[in-house]
Amino acid sequence: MRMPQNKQQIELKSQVLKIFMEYLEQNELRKTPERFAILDEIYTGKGHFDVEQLYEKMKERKYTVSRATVYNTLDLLLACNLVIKHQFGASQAVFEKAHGFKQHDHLICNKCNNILEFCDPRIQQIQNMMGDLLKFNINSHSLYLYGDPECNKEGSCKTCGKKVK
Amino acid sequence: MRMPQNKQQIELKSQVLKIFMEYLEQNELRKTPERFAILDEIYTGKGHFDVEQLYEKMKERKYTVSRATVYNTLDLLLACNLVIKHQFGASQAVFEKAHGFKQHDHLICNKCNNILEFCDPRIQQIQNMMGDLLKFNINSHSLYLYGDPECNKEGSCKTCGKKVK
DNA sequence: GTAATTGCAAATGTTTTGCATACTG
DNA sequence: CAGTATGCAAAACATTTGCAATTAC
Repeated sequence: MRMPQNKQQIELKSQVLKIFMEYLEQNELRKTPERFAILDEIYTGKGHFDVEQLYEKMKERKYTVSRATVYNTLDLLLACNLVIKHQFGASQAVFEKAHGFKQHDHLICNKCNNILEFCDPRIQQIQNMMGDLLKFNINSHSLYLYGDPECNKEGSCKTCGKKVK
Repeated sequence: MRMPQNKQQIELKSQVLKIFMEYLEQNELRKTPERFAILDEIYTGKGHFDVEQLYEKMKERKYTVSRATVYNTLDLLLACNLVIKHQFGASQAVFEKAHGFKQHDHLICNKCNNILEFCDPRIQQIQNMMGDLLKFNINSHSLYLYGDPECNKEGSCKTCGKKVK
């Protein structure tokens, strides 16, 4: 069951498609249906996802792809900045779409691993200053805040609804 | 070949030993020689290390420990805040000692994976503000900057000395 | 003595790789 | 058609787990 697409989503998808096409052409890579199906699936969904979730979603589509192709395509999309890769915990990587959304960082709930997003211009300032100071051209950063949600008196978590000890 | 220990290092080691002892006692855990040997090795070395490096260093000591014990002990040292765990890239975790050193964040060289440290009070401010705003008690953060070293005209990297394309 | 800890090896889970087949350009 | 991309399975890798032997308390 596919969600009906609104104008904005169609517009966004055509933009990212163009970017991906240009990237593939410039690098003399093939325009395979699997690659486009994966890109479309990513920009159809919302929020963060891991490789397994993406693989499962692809199964529900006409193009069932192998895990290897998912990894391969994600590498390409990383290279042309259409997705961002996160390594929140130890285990598997988490991805999110990167085009058409403003830069943001993440707060991860210690209780339920829920991910909240926030923006703060000071991070850019720190990045610029440290680049100057340490003589580096900083081209990316990752900032994760970890914490426990403030709880109401009944002892359940406001954010994730789970009981907190 | 063990480095001669100076006063400060002896002082630091006795502090962390005390903290670890107390932690073990309070949690009714055993004081095994392996655990103390690992703690000592960590606070003898400097900089960042991964599990494999620590495992190899232990081999050179009187206590050759199994990898399982290294992982187990690192978990304990994490729990009592004597080491910090980093997940810079995708693969294996990187650790560093945490007691007696001021809070800092990390800049990772894209060319050679060398790690530089820096401090900036604004990170604490961001942490406090976002905690308030999103109703979370933030208890930790990780900020990693990634970048390429500015290079001299000969094309070698100032920081890591490696040739840069 | 008894339960926790160790070491080893096997298991796990994620990501990568090799190779035969399929398909893009 | 030539060579790249795919799919599958096996390999690689860090980390975790199960279990018998050992050891702290």
